[in-house]
Amino acid sequence: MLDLKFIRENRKAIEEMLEKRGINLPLQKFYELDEKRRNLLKKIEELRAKRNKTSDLIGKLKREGKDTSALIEEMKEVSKTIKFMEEDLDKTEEKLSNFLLIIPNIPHSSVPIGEDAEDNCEIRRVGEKPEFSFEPKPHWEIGKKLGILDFERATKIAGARFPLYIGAGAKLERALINFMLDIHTKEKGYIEVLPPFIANKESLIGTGNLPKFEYDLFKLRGYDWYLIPTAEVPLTNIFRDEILKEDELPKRFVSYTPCFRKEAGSYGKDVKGLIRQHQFNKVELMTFSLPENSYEELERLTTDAEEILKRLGLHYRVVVLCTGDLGFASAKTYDLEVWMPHRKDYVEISSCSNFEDFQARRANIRFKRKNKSKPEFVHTLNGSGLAIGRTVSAILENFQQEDGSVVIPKALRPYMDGLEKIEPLKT
RNA sequence: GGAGGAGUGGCCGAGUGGCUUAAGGCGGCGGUCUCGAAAACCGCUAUCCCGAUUAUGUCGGGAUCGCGAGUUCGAAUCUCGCCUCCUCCGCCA
Repeated sequence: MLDLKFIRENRKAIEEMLEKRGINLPLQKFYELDEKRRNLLKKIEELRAKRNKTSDLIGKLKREGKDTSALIEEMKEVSKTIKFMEEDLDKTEEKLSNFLLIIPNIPHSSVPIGEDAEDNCEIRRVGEKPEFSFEPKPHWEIGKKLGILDFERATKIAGARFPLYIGAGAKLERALINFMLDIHTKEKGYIEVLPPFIANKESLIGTGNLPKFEYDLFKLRGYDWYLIPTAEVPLTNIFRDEILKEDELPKRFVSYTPCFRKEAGSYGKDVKGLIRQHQFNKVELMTFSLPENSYEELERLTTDAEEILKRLGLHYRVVVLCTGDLGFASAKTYDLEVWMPHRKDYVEISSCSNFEDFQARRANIRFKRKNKSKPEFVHTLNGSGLAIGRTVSAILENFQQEDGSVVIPKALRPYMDGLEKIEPLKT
């Protein structure tokens, strides 16, 4: 959410931002609502001031035993008028805040202007593409041959787009979770959090998932509860409606959670394998930062996520999203894209974003500087560190051998009881 | 799921319709005193919105006593609904 005053006073900047993002909003309506609200508020507050004064007077006169019936009659009318106007104000404010909630964040000046993913800019490539003396297979075929992935039976249990890991596959998933959590907590100083996997409406409004993206969320029938689409939701809302102290910042958290997404509108896309699932595991990094340090923090968070790929020996590249591809709440986003040999392309495995004060304003997360009276909004950042299912796919495809086995990356072996290779099932 | 109790400022805690500008205390900040500190004393002490103001503040007004509605000229106080916490019973990993 942007600052109402900022929108009011910087109409041009808002129009330019929407243009860059390729979004059309009836802004004129917004400015009309804003003006209506202020006019109504002014009148109502004048009447309330009058009522407050007169009610005090009535109290005094009554104590003196004087007649107050004329004043009471007058105030009855005033109260009726106030109530009537308040109804109008409530409606206006609701419309205004609904509008405010669908205005996207302003991209940082360093974000390239572009229409879609085609215009994203590559920042760097790390590692080498693996070379194969044979045609590399897709990870779902490898997983099936190894007996560690069973999508058919997952369909029986739940439906399409659900994972079922068995044996070494389940262990690999768990090993990756522990491997990532250990690096981030022991080496990078993040505090581990295990949050609820269900969040309420307020929390999802705080991060920007609601009201605009409800279609991608699983809602619990009969409750105002949603399955979390990412740990970003519970983590960001830890400090909702709180005022932190300056010296508490930055606060860095890491969290393993499953993530639940409807993936509505992606029918026919990535239908096979682990890439796009209704349920997947993720280790998420999250930082609450001082505003002046948040871009430094974004670089840090991104390199902390990259560290995992480096240690696993996976080739990847870092891209900065252009204005047209940038998420609704984000001011700047780096995607980490891992090399997938079967697809012969890079696939997003992490998305690291600085939301500046956009989420903090929605979720009302502030901090107070020493010797300063006014609280300010914190900056929030998060990034996957990493998406586990996609990491499994990348490992299976990048480290597959001609005989159908898959070599476990060295760094991961301590988490796999020393296992060096997953061998295909004997048939 | 059933029965009862509670929710007031950073914290504790008083307040059962107007005399509350939310008492009092603790903590915190500033000051007096001191070589310095402690003690004592004095002052300050939240957040949001609207308006004014050559302005990171000040002034005026409005709102906020868990949240939301209602009664009333007037609500922290009365009524209803919801949320959270505590105690007990039942069920349960």
